[in-house]
Amino acid sequence: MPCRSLEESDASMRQRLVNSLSQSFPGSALSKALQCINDEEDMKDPLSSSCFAELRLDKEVPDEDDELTSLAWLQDSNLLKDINAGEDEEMKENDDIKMEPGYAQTHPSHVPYNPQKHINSKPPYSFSCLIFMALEESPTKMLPVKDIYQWILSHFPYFQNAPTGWKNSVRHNLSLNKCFKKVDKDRGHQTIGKGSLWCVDPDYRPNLLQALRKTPYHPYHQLQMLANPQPSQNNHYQLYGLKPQPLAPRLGPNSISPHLFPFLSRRLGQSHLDIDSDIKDVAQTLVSLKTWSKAKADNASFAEGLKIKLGDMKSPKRVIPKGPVICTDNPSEDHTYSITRVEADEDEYIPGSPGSSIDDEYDFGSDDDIDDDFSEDEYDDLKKHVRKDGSLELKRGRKRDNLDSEGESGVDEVDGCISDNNNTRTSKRARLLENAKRHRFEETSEEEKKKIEEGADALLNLAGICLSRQHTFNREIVNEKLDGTKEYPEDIDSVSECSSSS
DNA sequence: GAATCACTAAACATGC
DNA sequence: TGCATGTTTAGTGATT
Repeated sequence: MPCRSLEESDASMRQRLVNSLSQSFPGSALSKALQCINDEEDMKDPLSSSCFAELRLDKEVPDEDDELTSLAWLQDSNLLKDINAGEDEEMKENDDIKMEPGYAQTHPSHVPYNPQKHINSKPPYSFSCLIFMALEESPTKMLPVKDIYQWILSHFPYFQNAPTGWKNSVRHNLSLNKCFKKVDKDRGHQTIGKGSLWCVDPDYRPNLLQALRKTPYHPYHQLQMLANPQPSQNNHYQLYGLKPQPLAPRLGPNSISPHLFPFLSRRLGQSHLDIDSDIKDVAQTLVSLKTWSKAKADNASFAEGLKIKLGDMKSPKRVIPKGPVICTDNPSEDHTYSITRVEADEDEYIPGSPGSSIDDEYDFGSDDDIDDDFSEDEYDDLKKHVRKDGSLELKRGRKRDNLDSEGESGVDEVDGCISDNNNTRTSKRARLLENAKRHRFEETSEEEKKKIEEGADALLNLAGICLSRQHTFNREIVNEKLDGTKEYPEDIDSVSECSSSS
C-alpha cells in the first residue's frame, strides 16, 4: 500500500475514532481536551501524540524487534486458524444469522449482537438486564409489566416470534429479582389499570449496571479491535513495558449500543467517562493555563492555580461516592435473586424523583461544599510532590488499575485524593481558572515561569496529552516510572499515554 | 459432585 | 367471566 494512502487511512481512521468519541461523549472533557489541543498551533494532528497514535500501522516500526514480536510464526503454525475462522464466521453471520424457526439459540459470543438484525438469535442479555434496560430507558424510570413487554418486543424482535413463555419469565423475574420492586400505587405518578408500576431498586442499580457491562456484546467491536492492536505490532508500549490504553471510549467489552439504547448507553457511557475524565479535565485546565502563561498576557501563577486545583482535589469535604459502582468482583453478585443489598435503605424509592438518576446516586456535594482555599498543611503536602523541575509527582491509585482492566469507573488518586464528578468539576474548573487569574505572583522569574510550564506539561503528559513542544520531564518521568535509569528511548515522545499505565 | 444461577413452565391468587 | 398481573414452586441446564 502506498505510504500516502496509508497515512490517509490512518488519519481517517483516527478521525473516525475521535468522531466516535465525540459522539459517544459529546461535550466531554476528553472531547474538549482534544479540541483544545487541536487548536494548538503546532498540533496538526490532534492524535499524533496521544494514544490514538498507536493506531498507526507499523510503517515506522524498527525492524530489530521483529523476531520477538512478530506473530508470523503463529500464522505459519496455523495456530490462528480458529481465530481466522471465527472472523470469517463473524462476517458470515453478520450478514444474516439464519436459524431454524422456533429454535431459540443464544447469540454466538463472537458475533456483535444486533437485536434488530439477529431476530432469530435469543438476546444475549438476561431477563433482568432486559427489564433493567426497559426501565432505564423509561423517562419516568418505572413501567408496568405491559410496557416492559412492549419495550422488549420493540427492541428485541426476537420475542415477537418467541413463545409467550418469555412474558412469564419477565413477570417471574420482576417478582423474584430483588433488583426490581413495585412502586406504591399512591406514589405512582401515572394511573394504570391493574398491575403495578415496576422500577429498579436504586440499591441494586450498580449491580445491574455491572451486569450489563459484563455482557459480551458491544457496538464498537470493530473500533475496539482497532484500538487494541494485536501484540504483533512493535509499539512502544511493549518496548517499554507499558500497557497500551484502551482507546475507545473505554467502551469495554460490554457497552450498550447508543443507537439502540441511547438513554441507557449515555448513562453507562457517563460512568465510563468518569474514569479518567477528571485527569483530562485537569489537562484541559493546564492547557488553558499553559497557553495563558505562554502568551504572557497574564502573569497568573500556574503554581497558584495548581495549588488551588489540588486543594480542591484534596478537599476533606470531598464526598466519596456512597454507591460503589464496582459492586463486586463476584459475577454472582451482579444482579441475582439472592444478593444482599449493597447498601440497605428502607426509605421508599420514588422513581423519577430527584435522586433516581444514576448520577444522583452519588453525593458529590454542592459547589458550596468546596473551598477555594485549602490549608497550609495541604499545600505543604502538595509541595512535597512537586519535583525540582516543576513536574508533579502523581500517584496512580490502585483503583486506576481496576479501570484499566475492568473498564469500570473509579477514582484517580493524586496522593490519595479522590477525583471529582463532572458536575462539580466543570464549575470547579471555571473557578480554578478564575482563581488562578485572581491569584498572581508579584514577581515571577523566567526560571519560575519555565518551571510552571514544565509542570503543566508534566500533568498534561500524565493525562496522556502531549503538546508539540518536546519535554525533557517526560523522559524523566518515563525513566523514573520504568526502570529508574537515566537513559531514555529516542522516540519516547510517541509514547503519549504511557503515564496512564505507569 | 455440589452449589448457584438463569430460565422455563405451571399452578394459583388477585384485581380490573 | 375473562384476562392481565403477581406470586410461588418445581424442574432443567449451564456454570463455577
